[in-house]
Amino acid sequence: MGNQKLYKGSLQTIILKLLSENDKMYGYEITQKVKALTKGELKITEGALYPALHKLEAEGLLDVEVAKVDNRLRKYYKLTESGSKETVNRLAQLEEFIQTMQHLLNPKLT
Amino acid sequence: MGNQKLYKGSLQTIILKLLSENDKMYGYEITQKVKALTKGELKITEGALYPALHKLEAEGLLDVEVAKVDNRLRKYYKLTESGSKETVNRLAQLEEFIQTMQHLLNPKLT
DNA sequence: TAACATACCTAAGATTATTATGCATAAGGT
DNA sequence: ACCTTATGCATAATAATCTTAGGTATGTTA
Repeated sequence: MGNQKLYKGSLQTIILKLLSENDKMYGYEITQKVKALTKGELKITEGALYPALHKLEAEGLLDVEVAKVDNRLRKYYKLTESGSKETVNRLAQLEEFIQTMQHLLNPKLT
Repeated sequence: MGNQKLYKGSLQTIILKLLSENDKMYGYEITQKVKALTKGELKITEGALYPALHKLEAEGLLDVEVAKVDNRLRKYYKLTESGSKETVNRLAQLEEFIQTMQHLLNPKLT
């Protein structure tokens, strides 16, 4: 923790990446998945997540499908075709960014 | 290059890192150094840089020293003692963040 | 003399997150 | 019965951080 602010800008990419691996997911599931995958390092807040999902949907990168499970509402999101393409771009950019940062932190390597 | 928005939140750490290696630097020099080190990948805008420097100074992490070179003003910044300590923390957080992101992107490795 | 490089700065706007709420159902403990 | 925790959605006010677009000024180069 303490590095929470560093991931500013990468939330959308994280969402897209997860959806590229899981076909469909709902919001709450995404928060839990990220927490599990990062062993609690990264906690996505709902105030960030839901607006992000809505934005991705508005941009046509995600489709929504509402379901009712155990009498509780769930909104399943999945990648659209253009969402899949964009995911490739975003992931490439993120990898490139990480490379760039490592280059800055450790100029010797690389 | 498209990933410009990803580095949101890491500018201060980049500045601190550079100053930990160069004793003292001035603003313009920092922008050029980052551009060179990242081969043009990362371009720090002045609108982001100067406020960041002022903030780090206000937090007591940097000291300023004004100089005149070729009849032009230069403000040299250097790490204070607490700045050096904080640099260690920030760098550790950034490395941890990068690790976390790579873990998300590539769960197999690690 | 015009353009570009050097060198500083700030203000308006955009983006993206945190924090604090709110609503609602289910499950588990006391 | 009651309270807390978990599940599941959402938004609004605030904060942090950046981009864009300006401004000032000197030195160098075509």
